[in-house]
Amino acid sequence: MQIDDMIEMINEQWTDIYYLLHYTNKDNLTHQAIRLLQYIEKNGEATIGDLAEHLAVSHNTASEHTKRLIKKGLVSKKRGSLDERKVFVVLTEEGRHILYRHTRLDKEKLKKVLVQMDPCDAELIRKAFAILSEGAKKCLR
Amino acid sequence: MQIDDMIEMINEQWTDIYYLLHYTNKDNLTHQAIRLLQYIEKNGEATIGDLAEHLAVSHNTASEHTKRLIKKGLVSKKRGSLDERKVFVVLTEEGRHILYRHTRLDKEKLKKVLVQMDPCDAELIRKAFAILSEGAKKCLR
DNA sequence: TAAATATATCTTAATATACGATATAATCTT
DNA sequence: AAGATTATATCGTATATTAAGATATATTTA
Repeated sequence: MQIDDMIEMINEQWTDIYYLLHYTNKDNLTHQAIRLLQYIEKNGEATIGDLAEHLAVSHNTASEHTKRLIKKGLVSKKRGSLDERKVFVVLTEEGRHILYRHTRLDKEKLKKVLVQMDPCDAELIRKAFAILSEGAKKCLR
Repeated sequence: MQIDDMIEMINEQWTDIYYLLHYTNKDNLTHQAIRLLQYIEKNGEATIGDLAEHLAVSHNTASEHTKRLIKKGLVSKKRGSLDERKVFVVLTEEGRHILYRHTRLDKEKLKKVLVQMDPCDAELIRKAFAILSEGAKKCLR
């Protein structure tokens, strides 16, 4: 199989999997909120400047987004100890929970699929995800 | 490994993979537009009523969304032959292309990852995606 | 001490999203 | 054939989201 054909198939399957297995009753969370929360999750914490840069918006906008998420209880902030000008934005547990509902596969759905398959297939999937995410991190991070 | 732990790991890896490998310079496409285009892609075509139901909005809203996407050239419509009241909305090639940029992994990034890994690892990934998407279809469709 | 940095707030404007009211055309029911 | 139902389209209205310039405050650096 040609690599490009394989990539095309993987991509189609990727979207099929998400389409079928994602959470469907989600709290309303805006697109930029999701992006912001996810950046924080993947990086552990973020300054307003980080967020502005990552979202490709002005610092004012990033600050406003953050303010709204703080109000909703999805993030909190702590002032930097080395440089008190800096504010580090971190996820609350509620924020993490809400983020997962917007970005992850539905646990119950995924479980249903995995328990109904041959255990060595499930193991293959486990391994494949580990390899692919590791590969992605090595190559692109 | 406990199934729930495995699911947690898969989910974390799932989001890591997407975070690292998705297209990053995307044309501006609204959240509802993406959802609408994707519904059409996964189903081949859709009526306004289908779209309204899937998006959980009124038919007026679905019709307006569709109108805007038609204007952008991302979808087109054809009147049903059995029932001419019905309009079937289908993706244009441009629509498909734009949708893929918002929902799929970046081909070049994915390729970079796959060619740098052991070929049997790549084969494992190919197989795993096929199995998982097939499993999802069987269980949840 | 002045300049630079980091963030916060306010104001303004554009865009996204939604739905009720209304209208038209097609199909179904009586 | 007429009336009712179905499917969609358009218009008007409203709210939420998004964005950035102007301005302000606090902290750090030169």
